[in-house]
Amino acid sequence: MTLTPLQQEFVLHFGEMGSRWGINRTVGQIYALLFISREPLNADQITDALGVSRSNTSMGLKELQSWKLVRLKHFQGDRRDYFTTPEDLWEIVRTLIAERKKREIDPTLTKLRELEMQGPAGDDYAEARVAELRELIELMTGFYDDMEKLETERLVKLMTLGSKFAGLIDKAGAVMPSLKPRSERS
Amino acid sequence: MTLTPLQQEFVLHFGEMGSRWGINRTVGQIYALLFISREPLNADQITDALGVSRSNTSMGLKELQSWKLVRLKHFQGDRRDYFTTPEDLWEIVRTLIAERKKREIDPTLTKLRELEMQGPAGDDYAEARVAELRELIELMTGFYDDMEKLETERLVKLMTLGSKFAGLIDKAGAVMPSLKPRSERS
DNA sequence: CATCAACTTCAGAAATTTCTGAAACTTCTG
DNA sequence: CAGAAGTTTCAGAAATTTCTGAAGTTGATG
Repeated sequence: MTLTPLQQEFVLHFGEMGSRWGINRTVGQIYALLFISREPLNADQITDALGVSRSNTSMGLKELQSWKLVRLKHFQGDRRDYFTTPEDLWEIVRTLIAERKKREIDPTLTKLRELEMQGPAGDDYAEARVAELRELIELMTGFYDDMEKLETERLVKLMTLGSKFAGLIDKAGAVMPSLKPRSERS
Repeated sequence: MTLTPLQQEFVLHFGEMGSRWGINRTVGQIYALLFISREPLNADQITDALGVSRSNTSMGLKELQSWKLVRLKHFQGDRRDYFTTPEDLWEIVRTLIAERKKREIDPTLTKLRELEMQGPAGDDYAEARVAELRELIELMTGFYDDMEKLETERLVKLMTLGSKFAGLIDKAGAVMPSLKPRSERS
């Protein structure tokens, strides 16, 4: 299996970006390859197209499955596993955000709550900052949970409108007091 | 300089999370330490508090400066550099998102546009996916640019309201056609 | 202008992550 | 149930990243 120049370049780019995205090169390449392939691919095809070892492909696919970023498919009379990415990009974005939240944010939120539980620690400033950070994360993840629930169509509309609805915001709801900018606090 | 148990645990957690956030342990620890310290700290204080080498601290601070996550401060009659994080958490969030966008998204957007420039590559599906991905990223970064412009107070209001304003969305503006879910296309 | 304090750079050591080939496991087939 | 096909696991090799101590740079001071 030979890749077209477009495919080749796309795959290599995702490989290079991998480290910035918190995945390794092979994982990035596998994902990129599946993303631009119309048909599902099996592990041998991937191994061949990327020029990596079969075991590396296996581990990469395992990692992508743990991220829920690839989908398993089977064909009649063929017992090999075939892999694809979802057609719908929005589904991919949702998965990506959910998984990143789970890995990059949730553990910290848990830790911050733990630290607050431990009670007064003789350092007012540190305690206040921990609380402030926890509140911020809670506000943001709460907002994310709300957005998550919107159907894609509304989400796209919202994004297309951008800040045009900013005027509407002022018309309803109260501000969470502790998160106002310091300068505006009473 | 000895850390309180709260400070210690907070710092170690940020160190551990560092790798998931795309920074190294020391950088995570330095940031955490500055974050919960009321007063600015100099490199020697940081070195001492974290138990790392002076040169490691220097490189970590340099990295944090490249992220624009720390602020330099000087005191009368003391020529050492002191560092702090901004008081305002929202400012930190904005910086973080802007820098992550710059490092994790912009290079890919550039690459996708390049690939499209290169013209027909004899693989319709791959080309379509590249275009679709570019459109999605443009929509999302465009939305981000809009949100970026909102004052913090409105942003907080928006987040607090969550999806409550979803009903308002439908009342204005057209949907960007190519980004509707596949199932809804004409 | 020699010295000192503060900071940075850098080559190599240490640690960590990624990748490979071989072996092991699992499931299907005749 | 023996063998084949497909996949996973894993110990160690290779590559990469992080960290350190020593040397280097900068600029202020007496």
